[in-house]
Amino acid sequence: MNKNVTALPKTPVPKTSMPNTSVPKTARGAATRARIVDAATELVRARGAANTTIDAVIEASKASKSQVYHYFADKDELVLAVIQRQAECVLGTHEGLLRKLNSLSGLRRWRDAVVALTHQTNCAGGCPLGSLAAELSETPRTRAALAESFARWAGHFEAAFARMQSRAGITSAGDLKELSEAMLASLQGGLLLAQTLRSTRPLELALDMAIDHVAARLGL
Amino acid sequence: MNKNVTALPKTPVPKTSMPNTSVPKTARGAATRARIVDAATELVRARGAANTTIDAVIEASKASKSQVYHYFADKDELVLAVIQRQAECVLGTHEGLLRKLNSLSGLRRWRDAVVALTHQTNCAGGCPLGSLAAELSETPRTRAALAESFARWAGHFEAAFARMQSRAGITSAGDLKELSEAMLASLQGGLLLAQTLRSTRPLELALDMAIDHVAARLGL
DNA sequence: CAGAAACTGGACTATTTAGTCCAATTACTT
DNA sequence: AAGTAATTGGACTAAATAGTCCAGTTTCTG
Repeated sequence: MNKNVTALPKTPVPKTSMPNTSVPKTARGAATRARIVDAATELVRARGAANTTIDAVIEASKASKSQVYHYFADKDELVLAVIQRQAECVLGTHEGLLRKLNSLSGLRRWRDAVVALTHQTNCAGGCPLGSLAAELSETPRTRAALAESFARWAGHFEAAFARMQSRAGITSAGDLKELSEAMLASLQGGLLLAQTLRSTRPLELALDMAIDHVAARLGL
Repeated sequence: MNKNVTALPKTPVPKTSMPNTSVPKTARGAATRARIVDAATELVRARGAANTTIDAVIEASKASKSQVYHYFADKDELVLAVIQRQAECVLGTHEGLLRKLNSLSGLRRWRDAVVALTHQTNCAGGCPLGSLAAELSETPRTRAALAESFARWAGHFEAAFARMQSRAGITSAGDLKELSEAMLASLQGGLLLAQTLRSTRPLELALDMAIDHVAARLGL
């Protein structure tokens, strides 16, 4: 996609200066753009980015081709918007679950919620962000967006661990950032295995292991 | 792919009875088939299954279209062969590393080897099997093949843990199968984060956590 | 209200892609 | 060596796909 090999471009302006992409300037335009991104996000979640065609997005969003290319320079830009949309959604959910968390039992309730959510979908789909990461981590721009999302996700864990720590009156145990990365890795690995093995067990085992690890490092 | 909607098929024989796929019957044919699978495996590893075209496989393997369709009914069958080939490769490597492992320090050396291997490739690509799992776990046949591969991988861990246990003279501690699934989840999650964040740190943290967990459960 | 700007519909193009087909070649069997 | 089976080359097709283009419509702004 986007293979423009034409010689002698009129003006070799850097990509950032004059994108042929429009930011919506009216409420109607914003709604159209949102409809497109929402439809694309759902399709990408179900079939992956490479297997999602612009035509399918058009059909699902009831938009027209010119609308898609009015708001997005090319498919890559749409995919980037999908990543951001999906990150918003996943991080929103987890931030909601983690926001008030300040104890080991709260962490265990979070674990139960994640397992229940996974069970509800028969372990299908895995983590929407994790799947995107596996597919799009070799492309610089998408990789960067996903890396930032994972970092923010880890930040939510870190904040929760800090609350657990201060509530228990502990000054400083292990490195909280390291703990949060290990937790996120367990979650991602557990979800991937759950998806492939169609069982929540690996997810449960991975999360329980990570929780034990957090408890030990935090001295709880 | 493979959307045959023609009415009135000559004989509605079940797929398993008369595949239009040939098993190579000569050494030359076997070599051709192997060349095709090898080339396809490399391309799929680098770009994913959906982004690998038959034409690219043909070019890389120096085969012709009729050769590909002589040995594989369609692209899906080729992808299935790629999964098996990749599983062979990954499991072969890890079985080699795990075969004689019978101590905690051996497990730590395995960890160091995995981290070093990941570092060597700048964390690019992630786990070849994990990436395939993320992409192909929603398709029954490919999911089954990947699930079986993961199960065998976990089996190698389990066997190593059993050797560690018996060598230390411990009768029975935790469920070794559970330990091996947690270890595999840590490995997969760690590799995914390493790939996206372009750092071996999450991998190191996830594996160290899992090793501590194994040591604790095995009473070592 | 009038002109400008934003937005929309959808036909059209150029490529790419999976898959078919058959004639030609090479290997195996007796 | 002849005949049969396996293998190979590559042209061809039909469908899918990303992206272009422009004329028409709606919304905004002075």
